[in-house]
Amino acid sequence: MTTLTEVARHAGVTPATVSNVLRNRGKVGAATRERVLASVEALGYRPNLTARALAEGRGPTLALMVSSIANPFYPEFALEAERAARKRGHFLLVCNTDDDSNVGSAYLDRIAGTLSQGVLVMNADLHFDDLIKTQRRGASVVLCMWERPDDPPGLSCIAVDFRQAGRLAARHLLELGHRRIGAIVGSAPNGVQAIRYVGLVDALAQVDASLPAKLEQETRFVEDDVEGGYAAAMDLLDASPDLTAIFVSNDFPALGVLHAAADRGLRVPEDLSVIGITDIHWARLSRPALTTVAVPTAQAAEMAVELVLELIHDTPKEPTTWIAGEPQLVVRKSTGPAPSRG
Amino acid sequence: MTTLTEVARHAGVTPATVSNVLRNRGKVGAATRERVLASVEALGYRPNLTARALAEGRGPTLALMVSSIANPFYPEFALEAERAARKRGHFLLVCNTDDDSNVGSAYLDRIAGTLSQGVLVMNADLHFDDLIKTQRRGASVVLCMWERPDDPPGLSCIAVDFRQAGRLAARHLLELGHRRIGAIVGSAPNGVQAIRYVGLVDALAQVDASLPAKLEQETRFVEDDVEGGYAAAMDLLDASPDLTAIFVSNDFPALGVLHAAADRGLRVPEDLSVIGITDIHWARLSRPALTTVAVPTAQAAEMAVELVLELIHDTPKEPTTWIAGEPQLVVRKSTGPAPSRG
DNA sequence: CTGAAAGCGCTAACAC
DNA sequence: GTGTTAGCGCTTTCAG
Repeated sequence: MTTLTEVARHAGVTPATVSNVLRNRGKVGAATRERVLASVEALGYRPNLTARALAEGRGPTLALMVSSIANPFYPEFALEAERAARKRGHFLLVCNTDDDSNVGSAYLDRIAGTLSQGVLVMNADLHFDDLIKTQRRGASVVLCMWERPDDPPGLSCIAVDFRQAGRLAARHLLELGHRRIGAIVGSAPNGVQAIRYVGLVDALAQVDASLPAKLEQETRFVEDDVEGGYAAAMDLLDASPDLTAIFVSNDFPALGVLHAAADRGLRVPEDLSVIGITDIHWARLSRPALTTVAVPTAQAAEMAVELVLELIHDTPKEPTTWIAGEPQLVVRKSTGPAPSRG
Repeated sequence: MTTLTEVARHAGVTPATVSNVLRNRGKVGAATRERVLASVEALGYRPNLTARALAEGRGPTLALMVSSIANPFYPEFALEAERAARKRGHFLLVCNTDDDSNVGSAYLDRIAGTLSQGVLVMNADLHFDDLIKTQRRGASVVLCMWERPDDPPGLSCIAVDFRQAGRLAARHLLELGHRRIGAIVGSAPNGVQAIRYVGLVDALAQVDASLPAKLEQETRFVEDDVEGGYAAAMDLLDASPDLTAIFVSNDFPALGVLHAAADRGLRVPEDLSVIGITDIHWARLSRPALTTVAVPTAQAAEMAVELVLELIHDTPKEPTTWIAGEPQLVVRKSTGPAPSRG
């Protein structure tokens, strides 16, 4: 491996000058500059990023903490995050916590502050304490998809207004004439996705103050996956066969609801409308294609990278919250007018 | 940040001793050992991985090159690769090439040999030359899913017998009585997935020597995604409405075929059987659930990590090929007996 | 068994 | 403008 020093020797200058040429730092004479560049070329020199990181006190990698990169929403985010990082000369380390906070903890313990100066947090199964501790070690951390812009956490974050997403989904259903609406939420009643449900309640109350109370019987809090949505829909449809629409707080369980409807012989959207939130790639590929509320994933990823880099540059005393763009309704084929009941 | 030296001072020993304790190197007296550990604990010391990497001459990160981590097969592989790496004290850098060989090239140029001593290659849009060059720079590279165990490339790789996968898929169709079989291949005729098609031809020829010739008219080479499969199926079904089964070289396009069948009013599997290869997570979630030939993804990922680590340890003159386990038929709901035509 | 010393490859003051 | 000099934090001979 060729080193900076070798290039310097080859060009007849000192390492410092080569470094200056490469970083466009300091002022270097055009002549020496050319000479150095020629040597770099001739020797096929490439800077050693590890050495540079050590000297600069911070490396070029960002850590992305997810519960499992195979969880289908994360790759879409990771792709954008990696691109954003790359555009800024950084690299992305993918850290699966395997839904185990100990693994997450250990990860932070090992890499934060040395290998990665910046940590992007996507999943919830990390203890807040660990993140705070991580910050004290000198790393910057940003929560990538905080669901409540109005209620910032104690950490820097990119916030997306999921309450509004819930409202948009609900209004769409309401405008189609649905009043018998069930809800499936992909988290615990006090979990992350609960705020989307609050959005639903908002919209319902606006139309008819009595609706939210009824809704409670027709809500299920479940695992945030296809199977969870399937089971909840079956259950809901058993309990309330007259539902004409199901609001689902996330696209995966919504896909499960589509399956449940099919297995029950219910036509979507003629007999039952289904709406999700997020607009994952697969939403457009389901049968029928899923109507959903798109969330600005790519933008959030880019903002997260930008914010964490800024925080690394200089860490403010107070956590920073950046708010990503508004959710957008995406009408596809899984929602339609409420059937008129004989 | 606490450093090794600080720990040493605190414990009243030299940095070397602390290092020895931490790495379980050399022999350290039980007493000093205790003292050092106590100091590590007291100061909350964590080794600086960057410094260690520089001193050791190789870092703890492995690079995973993919065209796009959002391409749904990769995350499943990446998850396993990350786990395997983590188990061995390493970290995984995800590098998207964005289907652009220049991006891939630049990636290798920047990180290989310094940030990452090991490179796992999943995608094909990297020039072989670049990989060879990468090796000369001191990095180890392994191709993660080479499709032809019998025909090793010029690089170390994990091979999976995709020809056999093709055979298994074909035999399943044949055993169900299908003779009018169409094929959809998710790559160019001379592309990566072509060998799966060869497996199909093998099996067909074994049953009836005249079958392969007919098959040629009923084969489409397309983009390796849902849309590609959809369009090809539509085309195929137009050209040969009497097909009773479609062999698809990959699960994504197979999912598209399912959609095409639905849009044509064809019942699967009553009217048309569909089989894929790979067994991605979504295969079990389609309607009907996709019959497919499972490929040992997790095993290949683990082997790839192990091999690359071994190659880093000491690089043999000749490339190494490790062969992963056999593909396995997974029968679900998209295949059934060939309909008897009136 | 423990200490001293050199060095990994690069950057960043500060001189010249 | 360019060279000199110290490190960054750790590992690793080699002495003692």
